Amino acid sequence: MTGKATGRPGRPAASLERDARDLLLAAATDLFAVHGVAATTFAMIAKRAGLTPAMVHYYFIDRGQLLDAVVEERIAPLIVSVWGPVNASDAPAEIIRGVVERMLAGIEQMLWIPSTWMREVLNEGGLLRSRVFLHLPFNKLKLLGKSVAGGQARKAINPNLDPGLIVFSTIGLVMLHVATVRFWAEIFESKPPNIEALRLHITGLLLNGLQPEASARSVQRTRNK
Amino acid sequence: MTGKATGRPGRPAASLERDARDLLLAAATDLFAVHGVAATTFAMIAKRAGLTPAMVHYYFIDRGQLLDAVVEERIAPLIVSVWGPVNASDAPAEIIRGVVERMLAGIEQMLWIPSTWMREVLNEGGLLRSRVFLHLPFNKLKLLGKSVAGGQARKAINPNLDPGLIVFSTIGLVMLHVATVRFWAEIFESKPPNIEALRLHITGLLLNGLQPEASARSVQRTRNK
Amino acid sequence: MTGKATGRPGRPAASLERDARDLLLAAATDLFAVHGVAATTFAMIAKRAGLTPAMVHYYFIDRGQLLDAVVEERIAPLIVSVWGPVNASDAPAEIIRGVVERMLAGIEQMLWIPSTWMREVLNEGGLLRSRVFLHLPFNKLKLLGKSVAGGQARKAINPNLDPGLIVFSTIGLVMLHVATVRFWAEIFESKPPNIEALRLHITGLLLNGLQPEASARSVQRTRNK
Amino acid sequence: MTGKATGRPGRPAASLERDARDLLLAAATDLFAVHGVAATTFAMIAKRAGLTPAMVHYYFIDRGQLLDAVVEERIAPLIVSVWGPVNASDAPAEIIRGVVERMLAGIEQMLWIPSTWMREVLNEGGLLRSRVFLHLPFNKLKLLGKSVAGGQARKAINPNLDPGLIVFSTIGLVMLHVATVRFWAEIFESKPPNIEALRLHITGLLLNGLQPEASARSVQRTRNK
DNA sequence: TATGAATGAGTCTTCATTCAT
DNA sequence: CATGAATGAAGACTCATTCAT
Repeated sequence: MTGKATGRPGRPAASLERDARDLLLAAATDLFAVHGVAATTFAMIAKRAGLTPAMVHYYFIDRGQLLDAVVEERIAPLIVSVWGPVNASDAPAEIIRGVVERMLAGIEQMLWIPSTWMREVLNEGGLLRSRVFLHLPFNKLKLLGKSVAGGQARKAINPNLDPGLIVFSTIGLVMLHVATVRFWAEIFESKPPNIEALRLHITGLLLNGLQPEASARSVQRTRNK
Repeated sequence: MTGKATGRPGRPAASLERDARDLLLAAATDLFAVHGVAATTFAMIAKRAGLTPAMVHYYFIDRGQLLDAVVEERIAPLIVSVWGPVNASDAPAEIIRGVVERMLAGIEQMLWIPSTWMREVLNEGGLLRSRVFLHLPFNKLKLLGKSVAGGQARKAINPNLDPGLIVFSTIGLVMLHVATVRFWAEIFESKPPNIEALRLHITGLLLNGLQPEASARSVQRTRNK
Repeated sequence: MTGKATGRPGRPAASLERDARDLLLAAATDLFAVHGVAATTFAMIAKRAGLTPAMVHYYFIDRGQLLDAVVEERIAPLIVSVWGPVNASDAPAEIIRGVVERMLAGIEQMLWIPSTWMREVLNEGGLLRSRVFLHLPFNKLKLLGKSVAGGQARKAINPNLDPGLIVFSTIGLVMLHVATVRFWAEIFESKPPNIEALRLHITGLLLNGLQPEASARSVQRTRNK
Repeated sequence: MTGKATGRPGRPAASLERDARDLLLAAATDLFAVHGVAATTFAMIAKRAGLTPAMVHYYFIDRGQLLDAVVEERIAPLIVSVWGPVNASDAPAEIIRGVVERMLAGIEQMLWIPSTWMREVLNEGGLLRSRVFLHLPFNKLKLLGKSVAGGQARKAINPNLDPGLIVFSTIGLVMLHVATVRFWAEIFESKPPNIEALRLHITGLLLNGLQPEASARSVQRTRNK
């Protein structure tokens, strides 16, 4: 009832403690997004959190366990929230719409995720790759592939698409666009699109590409938030 | 005649020297792709090239100038080759098809590029970002945006798309998929799609999304290589 | 009446407290024997005792006072028990036999002592040296020297021996052999000699060296324990 | 002919280099003797050698390899010089006299050895133990044991002695007495015995113990140096 | 009585960089 | 042209110690 929340075993959830630990975790993830994991030092994390480098060690022991905490306490829950609602009977377009929408909703709270995902998960040698791998819901990911393949068999879906790659295209486009909105603004010298605009663009692209027809109907859907 | 004259002043372009320099540059880019720029030390580069760390210094003076060389001698030429052929009068689909095709052709020779692009160019704090920025052909990039906007105005193109974002979607999808083919194989436990399959998938997605019709025609095009 | 009154002022000798304190002291001495004083951290001591590092502080304040406690409560009593019974009128052989026997009896209860003695008392820079020095019964030690010198004057004792060094030879041989019995077993791949065998060997060596005669009689003596 | 001596593989024996490396090695061994291996920091070694801590790393990479160098370049050669001349046909007394004499001769040049031997070789948990173990000439060590056992069978040697322990007694007494001569001086407030006096004492003790007879003859032998 | 939080000083180690050769 | 030697600055991590509770 007191809301023990995260439940790190072995440590009481005293409120003072949570503050410092969460502060450090937030500082770490923010810095990971900007500089990458390898280039983020304990000193940088501590400084940003207004604490000492030794505190980072105190709460996370070493870099490996800090990364474990980031993945388990921040990234894994997002993955669950995004892929949990996907069902075997869902149509491909439905899955894609849902995944994109939930990813954007989750990422909106953790803007450091897209950079980090691209840098440390997708890349070979990414320092979170193997850790995130353990939390990937392979069955759900394959569900999307199977769903697309089924559509292709019924001639209802673009046969040029590779069903397996669709998962990467979907997740990747979201991460990519969120990570680069500010870059976008630099290039086009205007203010970046908001989350809703991104959602329309990404979903529009995945469902219809450049094609003008039907697409409007299939994507324009009121968000029932 | 094209004059690859990067012009390091004061250094003769003796063939022996080029060998060592190229060796080092290749070692550096390979390592950047795996570990990222920040985590790649001079010692690692030297070791991979079979030379000494001091040699890296000898040829590139410092890390900044090494990165300059990577961008100017490797990345910038690719950008030119990809965007050079794009004309103001080209249709959006044509631009996209061409860009994707030329990117894949170029990247095939430099497989280290996608990782590095995602890590060090797209991300805030990416160590090549500002350097690559200087070589981006903004006019050409905007051409695609304008072309898409024009199509939308004629109701010939999906109105949900953001014309500015299309550039990022296009480049990004190529980089993303090339960078993650091996990851793909891990997840789906099969051998990764080849370049041509990637081209079909990416172009198919950008031009038609999931839509089955017309797409086949518009994408299936014999590569006149 | 024996008054083990080490007298830590201000602290009641409650039984619960003693338990924790003794536990910590035992953990410390065991670790000192294996790793040496310098390499034994408070954390190691606490862990071995099943307590927290802060407890070590609580009971001993700092490393110096921990070492004081080890010497005063563990080593000094042993010294007293070993050298107390030595009298000015005793013959050299008698002194040696008694010292060896009592040392072995005492050490048998505190197997950590020989290692620690060799490491931290005999060596320059040993962290217990100056503390133990304060508890050495110099008069008694010199008694043995004088006794030997007397024997030499009467041509009753090997003139090559240095009367002063005999003390070191005696104590040292005991510490040395107890400390290395396990090493012995490693080298000769058999089970190590027991305490009684050590006693015979050490006493035999000190009293007769390799010489076969008389030695048997002089050493073989029933232990009247 | 130029005397390449130590022959560290992979490094040329330039004279400047030897100086720094040897300086560091000497500083390290001296400090090991006083503070023990665990308590000797790179900073201490560097300071004593008048160099920087990074230089220690430069020449020895890490602590482990520094210890390897100490054992292989300093301790192992001593072991060879001490035990090399021992033959299967030698009488026990002859072996002991030779070993003691050669040990003292070798140690005289490297006064840091006895402390370090007692601390880091004989003690369980000693940081050189396993490294030195690899260089122990087990056959030669056993030769002494066998030789003593043979003498005992012929009733020519004190039956109370354990043939295996004799090796430890011999090596140990030398190390012990050299390591503690200064302690001796503190206690007896006189100047410590010289090497020759130590030789006489140790050999005398091992061969005859306290016994006055025959011993004189057997030990008094002119050193044919 | 007991302990978790917190930290400054210090450890080993790495690295980019300089320099003499 | 090439490199081994050398180093200052910084990295992760450890630890004894303090303190509030």
